[in-house]
Amino acid sequence: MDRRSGCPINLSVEVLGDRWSLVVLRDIMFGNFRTYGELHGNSLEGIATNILASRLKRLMEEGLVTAAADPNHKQRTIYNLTEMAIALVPVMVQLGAWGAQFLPASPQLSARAVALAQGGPQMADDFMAELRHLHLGAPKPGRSVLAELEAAYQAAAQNP
Amino acid sequence: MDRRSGCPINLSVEVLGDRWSLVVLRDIMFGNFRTYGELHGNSLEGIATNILASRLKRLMEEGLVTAAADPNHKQRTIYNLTEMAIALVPVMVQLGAWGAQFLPASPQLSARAVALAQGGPQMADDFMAELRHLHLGAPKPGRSVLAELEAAYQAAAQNP
DNA sequence: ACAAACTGCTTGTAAACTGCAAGTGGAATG
DNA sequence: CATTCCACTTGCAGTTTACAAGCAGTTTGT
Repeated sequence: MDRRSGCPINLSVEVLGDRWSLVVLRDIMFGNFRTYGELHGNSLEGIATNILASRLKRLMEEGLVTAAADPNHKQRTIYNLTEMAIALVPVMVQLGAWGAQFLPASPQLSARAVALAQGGPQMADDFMAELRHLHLGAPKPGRSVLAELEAAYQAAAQNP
Repeated sequence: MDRRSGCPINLSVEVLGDRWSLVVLRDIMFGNFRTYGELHGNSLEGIATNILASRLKRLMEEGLVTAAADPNHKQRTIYNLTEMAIALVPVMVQLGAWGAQFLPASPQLSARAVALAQGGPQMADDFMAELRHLHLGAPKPGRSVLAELEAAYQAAAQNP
């Protein structure tokens, strides 16, 4: 695990800079997909099974994701985000806002990104608190940003 | 140029998600390296010549960079950032802050990232205005964030 | 005028990564 | 007790990356 340089941006690129890592994290974060099957079955981009497996393994090695056993289903593994991954929320917000503004993003799929960008730092903080509840067992916060984002997406899907 | 999906985060990953694109943009942005030779000669990570050439070509195709002739040197090409690339400053700020916090970044090289994160949105805006001056011919702003970042780096290099 | 160095690449080759289809072995379901 | 579910693994072809070397036009030094 020797790195090319100690520059923070380079290190971030070394961890996240490939065609799938951020997409998988996005699905866990915003889609709340927590198992291999959910991630594969709901993948908008059609991730291949071997890529998903290798990416989950690498994300665990890098400390972004942990695996937990499902008490109701011995075969199923539940993937949880770590604090390190939850701290990527601001990166996701900026990346989503940039893509929505400069790339040919679909209006419906942009609704979440736009809502999150307009919500400002407060909304990002509240979302991180919600993720800490869902993934790290922290107390349930009053606000559900996930529900708000889903509502924004549904509203955009209604009005074309 | 058919995309995997219309999700803004996915589109951003398709454009920026590889091992070098963001690193090259970082060097143009924060190092103010403007030619092939400067980018190759000052590369902290030792980018290979063919990779640099192919990345610059791709960044031009994606609309992040434009090439201009150097009036003093017929052979030399000066690369300029577009507004689309300058709009990546907030992404860079968040990515740098994340890397500095969670990855084994060198304190000296983190100084710029930390200073930029602490400067908040105002500092990012001022930096974008400076980049518009350097790359797009906009009027020169009063504040030089580039100089402030260099000072922060020098200060960190002095006090180990 | 002419050689040396500079500038921005291209080419060759090997290794690594990606994408697709198929298969595997155990667990739950009916 | 056969079928489906689940989380992968394997094989293989194609693409991308890494490293080293080379190359043609430009500028610099004497």
